[in-house]
Amino acid sequence: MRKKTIEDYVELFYDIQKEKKKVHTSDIASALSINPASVTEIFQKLSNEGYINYEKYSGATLTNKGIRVAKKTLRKHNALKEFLLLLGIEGEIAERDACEMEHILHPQTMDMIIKFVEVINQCEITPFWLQRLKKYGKTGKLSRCPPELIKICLKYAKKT
Amino acid sequence: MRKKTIEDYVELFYDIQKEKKKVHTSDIASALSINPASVTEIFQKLSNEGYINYEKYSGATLTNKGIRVAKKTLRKHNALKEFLLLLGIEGEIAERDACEMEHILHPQTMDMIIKFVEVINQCEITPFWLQRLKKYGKTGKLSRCPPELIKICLKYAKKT
DNA sequence: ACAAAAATTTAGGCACACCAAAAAATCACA
DNA sequence: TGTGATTTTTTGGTGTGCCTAAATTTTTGT
Repeated sequence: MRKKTIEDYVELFYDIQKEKKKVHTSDIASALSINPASVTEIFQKLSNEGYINYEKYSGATLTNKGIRVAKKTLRKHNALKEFLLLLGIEGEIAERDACEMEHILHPQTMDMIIKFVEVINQCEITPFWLQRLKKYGKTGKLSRCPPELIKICLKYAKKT
Repeated sequence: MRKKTIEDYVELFYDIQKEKKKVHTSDIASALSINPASVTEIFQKLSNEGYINYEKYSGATLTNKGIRVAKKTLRKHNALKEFLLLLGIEGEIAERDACEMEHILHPQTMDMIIKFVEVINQCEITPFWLQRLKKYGKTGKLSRCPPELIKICLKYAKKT
């Protein structure tokens, strides 16, 4: 398993804090299936770096800095998941891959993927290439692009 | 920096082997800017796990298993880079992110991205959404989808 | 062919992320 | 309210990936 990043922890904190005022080591330990002793160390690190307020034995809460990072990460996560779902990836897998991708992508790439989702969603219909992709994914057969569509695209391409 | 995977090393091996019969610790050390002593340890591990043939002081070559993994990784890498370039990501960044993504994506996601690139490339013109995405990326302004295009997409959607 | 230079490996050490077991603090209920 | 159960932290230990310095092997130039 990949090493967990600060973003991972802070995101999880944010999620747990929605239901509970304070986050306890046991919450994280059970969520990640790791030893509570390890979580204590993580709490100490997150606290040192200013992401959480932590006092021994009494649980922890996100600082403003922590909340900021959590929200930013969540935005990335959601955009990536939406993107993957758009491509026709299964829910569980989209969730998993979004989680992996959110930590590694360059901001410019991230930005472009967000814009990509916006462009596709702003359209009231499923773009034709997406229809073709879905069919290709299911059947393994890749249909041709209809000439009338090509004509229109060419027309708009010239305009630009 | 992220921990290097076996795929990373094997891919690099493959690249170096194109020009040199044998790969030496110094090749990897300079390529990755790490200490030659560390590379010796990596060679031992790769050898133990059957990815390279290695004899002390005389360099190493990929085994068939190693070559298989390298080729598979390279295929993923190229597809991902092509995908990112398609979205309008800059070359250097596309290269970097492809390198990161190739190790983490679920096979189903990888497969869908390869198909995505195929669908877009098979078309002799730039799909309209991609034209819009490029413009959106540059100007920050998101144009609307022209009605005549919507009509055609709807028509083909019904056919399916 | 041999000594100096270069490349490679070994040895020993550090930092880190995890663990299990023991100690300490907190909680829960009789 | 006190004591046993539970949670949390401390302590000490492991494996890994990297490092530097020293030892060893190979290469190179005369």
